[in-house]
Amino acid sequence: MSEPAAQAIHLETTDAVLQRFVGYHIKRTSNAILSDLARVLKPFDLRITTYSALALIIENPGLRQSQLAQVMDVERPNLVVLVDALEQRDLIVRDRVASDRRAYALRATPEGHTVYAAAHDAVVAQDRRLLHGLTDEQRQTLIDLAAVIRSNLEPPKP
Amino acid sequence: MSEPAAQAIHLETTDAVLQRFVGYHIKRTSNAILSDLARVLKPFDLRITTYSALALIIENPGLRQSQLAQVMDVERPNLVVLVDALEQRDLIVRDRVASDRRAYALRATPEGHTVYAAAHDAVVAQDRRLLHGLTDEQRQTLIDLAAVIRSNLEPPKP
DNA sequence: TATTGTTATACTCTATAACTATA
DNA sequence: TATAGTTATAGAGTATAACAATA
Repeated sequence: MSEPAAQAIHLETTDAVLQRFVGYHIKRTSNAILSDLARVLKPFDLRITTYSALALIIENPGLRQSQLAQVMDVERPNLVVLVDALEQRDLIVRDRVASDRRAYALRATPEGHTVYAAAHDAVVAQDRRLLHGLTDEQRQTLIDLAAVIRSNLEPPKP
Repeated sequence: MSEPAAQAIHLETTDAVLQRFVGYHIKRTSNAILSDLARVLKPFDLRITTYSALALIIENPGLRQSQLAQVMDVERPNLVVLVDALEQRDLIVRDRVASDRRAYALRATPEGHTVYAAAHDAVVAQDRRLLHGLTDEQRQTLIDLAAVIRSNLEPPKP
């Protein structure tokens, strides 16, 4: 018996507690966008992180791993496996830097450019889709309000 | 030598690629809020998930684990350890339900109410802090715009 | 037969320490 | 001595299968 009675709890209103906080709405929206984006990238055999890395390498040819890690805000050890994945699929190459033989310059292969172009189109389409019904001004308002929140949270480092 | 030259890459503008997408801003904001919230809850020895569970149990006394899992959108096996943590700290109890001896009714202890009251105040303060400089109308606008995005992403289930 | 809570398990993400080769 | 990349590892968070008790 899947009778929901016995305990008179209405699930639609159960989380009214958490709904009072702005962060709850932001988190839910972030999760929704991220899981949808993962779905969009799946046909290209890319995850969000590998897509991001590929995008940053293509837009910044010769980028080094440490720089990529810094921009993506991931630890260097975790970036290694991420770059490995892109290299093993021949989407990027690690070029030795002549002036500093410790470092690698990351560059996309022709195949990498091809895959990225197609994936990028899909991501742009997703961006348009999730903004459906919103004006350019509303889009900018959303980004601005989000930036205000982030700046309000910046100080408390120590 | 920590000379940043050799590769002329400006990190402030390196991620301009990803900044074009609204999801990037939402995700960064969500991460900022969540990590700050974790910091706010640390003094109470609560994590975000345990705080959420405690809040939902207090606002819905007698809630069952399966219902709590549904509302929190976590799998039942993962909720068990979460409820374990709250029970071991004597913040909640698992009461057997007379009408269905398979289920547990979750209730907060006096200690649970005390801890929650203090943690809740801190979370409310954080909510106010992150909204600093925004009007009530701007707060509502942000929530509404986020809701539009989520509704735009709902259909693609099949 | 189905459901509640549970155990065991596995897979991803993330974070830290320590190594190597170069500087 | 310090840095770039790497390895190994450990800790969260999350997901599925299968079990015991109960419906």
